[in-house]
Amino acid sequence: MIRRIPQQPRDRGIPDATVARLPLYLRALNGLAERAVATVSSEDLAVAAGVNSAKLRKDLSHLGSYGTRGVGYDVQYLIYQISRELGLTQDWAVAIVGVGNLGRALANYGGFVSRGFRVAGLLDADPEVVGDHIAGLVVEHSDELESVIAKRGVSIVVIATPATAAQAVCDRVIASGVTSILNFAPVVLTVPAGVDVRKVDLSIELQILAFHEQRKVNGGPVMGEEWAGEVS
Amino acid sequence: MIRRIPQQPRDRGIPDATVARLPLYLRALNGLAERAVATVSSEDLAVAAGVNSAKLRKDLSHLGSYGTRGVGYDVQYLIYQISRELGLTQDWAVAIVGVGNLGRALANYGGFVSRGFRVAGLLDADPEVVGDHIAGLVVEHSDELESVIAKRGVSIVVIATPATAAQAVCDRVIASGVTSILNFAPVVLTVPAGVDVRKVDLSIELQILAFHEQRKVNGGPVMGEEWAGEVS
DNA sequence: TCGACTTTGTGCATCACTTCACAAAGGCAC
DNA sequence: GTGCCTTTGTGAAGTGATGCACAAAGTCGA
Ligand SMILES: NC(=O)c1ccc[n+]([C@@H]2O[C@H](COP(=O)([O-])OP(=O)(O)OC[C@H]3O[C@@H](n4cnc5c(N)ncnc54)[C@H](O)[C@@H]3O)[C@@H](O)[C@H]2O)c1
Ligand SMILES: NC(=O)c1ccc[n+]([C@@H]2O[C@H](COP(=O)([O-])OP(=O)(O)OC[C@H]3O[C@@H](n4cnc5c(N)ncnc54)[C@H](O)[C@@H]3O)[C@@H](O)[C@H]2O)c1
Repeated sequence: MIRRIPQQPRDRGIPDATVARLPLYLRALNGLAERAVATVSSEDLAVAAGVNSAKLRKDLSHLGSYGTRGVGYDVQYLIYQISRELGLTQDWAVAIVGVGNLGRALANYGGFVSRGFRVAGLLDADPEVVGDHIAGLVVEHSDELESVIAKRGVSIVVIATPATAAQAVCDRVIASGVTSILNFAPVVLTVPAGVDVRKVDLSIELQILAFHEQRKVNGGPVMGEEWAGEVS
Repeated sequence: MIRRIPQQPRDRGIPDATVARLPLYLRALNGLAERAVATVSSEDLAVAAGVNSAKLRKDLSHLGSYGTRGVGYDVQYLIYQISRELGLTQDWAVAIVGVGNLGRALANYGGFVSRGFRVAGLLDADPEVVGDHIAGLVVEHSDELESVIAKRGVSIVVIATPATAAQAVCDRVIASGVTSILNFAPVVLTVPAGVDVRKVDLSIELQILAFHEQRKVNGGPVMGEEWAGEVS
């Protein structure tokens, strides 16, 4: 008989692909709740979220059996369950490092707060920027990074500095105990195991669009052009 | 003596997952090129791009056979091939609709131009905003959307309006013949077949981070009620 | 109470992507 | 040339996600 060593609390193993869609369902459900809809079928919710209904049902089945056959899902109850699963029933303190064009836009973004994310700190290296009042906060100097993270219980950090500064900021943030990072700088961050980094890269999205656009227009990459560079 | 000329990729079916990584490789290659590196092995390039080397080789093999066994890949040549495949050897006119916090940040973003994307129009519905000078452009009224798209050959549109306006803008844009849209509004856009929509949603990224963060802290959602930790 | 009807939850086949592992290709030293 | 060494390109196996199709579960009207 093989005895399995009881590891961590047995991961309920929600697939990453499912986790990535839960916020989408949540958004659709909130839309329904605003319109005072009490229950919704997987078919309708799937349409609202832009996915296949079988996929939606399988996704939800990973959380538990929260539907009623013949009826559908209770909107409020499902909102609660998904929120709980995503950890949105608690408050997350977020710090934004790099208060330039993008950092300011993020700081002013209302979609943050509405989901349990509280901007608890804005940090920048530029003395010109430090002291600015943005969205009710005062920009602090990035020298204070460690103390801001520690004092305000920051657990998620958004990096919006130039690419050149991103890895250094990342290292300091991790040294301060943060293990969740959202990176907007166009650079691959190197982090130790156990740290989650998600990246948002506008440039990559545009390039993917360009790839498909090119194929629509002329069926593929520009043909017939010879390589003009040196190949040795 | 027959000289083997690298073929044009005849396989029209480059996997989406591969396409999504090509910009990553391109960025890594540009970094190498700046440091005057002439050739690079799949192993080194994979590290720079943050992927597995076998995956990188398979990805590149979809474009053609551009490496040299025993040596690696010529950096400049590979930059050219990937650029061509992504359609970056041509110039793409981009319009940004919705010049608020985010739209301004995008308009000022240098990473646009450096990859063959030219901001050809800024549009907003707010008369207060129309006429502003941003990044060398004048904000035009969104009534001009159709004519701006037609006159300036816009083929990619970035939507940065509030969620409530996004679908309406989307519809008009598509009616004008645009088939590539990058959407920042937190809403599922409904589009006809043949139109590509990519979305960037900060809120979703944060929620995914929160999910994982929650599991690190206490092993799962708060109030772990159904603890059916069945051990076989 | 019962039967018709609706909708969930899921087994299963399939598809897409990843990773391994290695033969073949090519450079290079002599 | 010849043989050694490095690295590519790719079959094949592995892993995970997707979507179909349907039995089971539950509602609701009569
Ligand atoms: N603006 C966009 O639309 C956009 C889009 C995609 C990606 N990005 C990326 O996001 C990042 C920020 O873009 P941006 O347009 O806001 O640039 P920006 O130059 O306007 O702002 C960068 C800010 O970071 C600060 N900074 C520099 N080094 C720092 C450090 N070590 N610690 C703390 N702060 C530091 C600077 O003082 C500046 O205020 C860049 O990496 C950019 O490539 C921007
Ligand atoms: N700011 C962020 O960091 C951020 C992050 C993620 C997502 N978003 C989303 O991006 C969008 C824009 O965010 P923002 O912070 O810039 O909002 P914002 O309110 O600052 O800007 C929106 C702009 O769109 C304009 N607009 C409204 N209706 C329009 C129409 N029909 N046609 C053209 N323009 C119109 C408004 O006049 C305004 O200038 C929102 O949907 C928001 O949810 C923003």
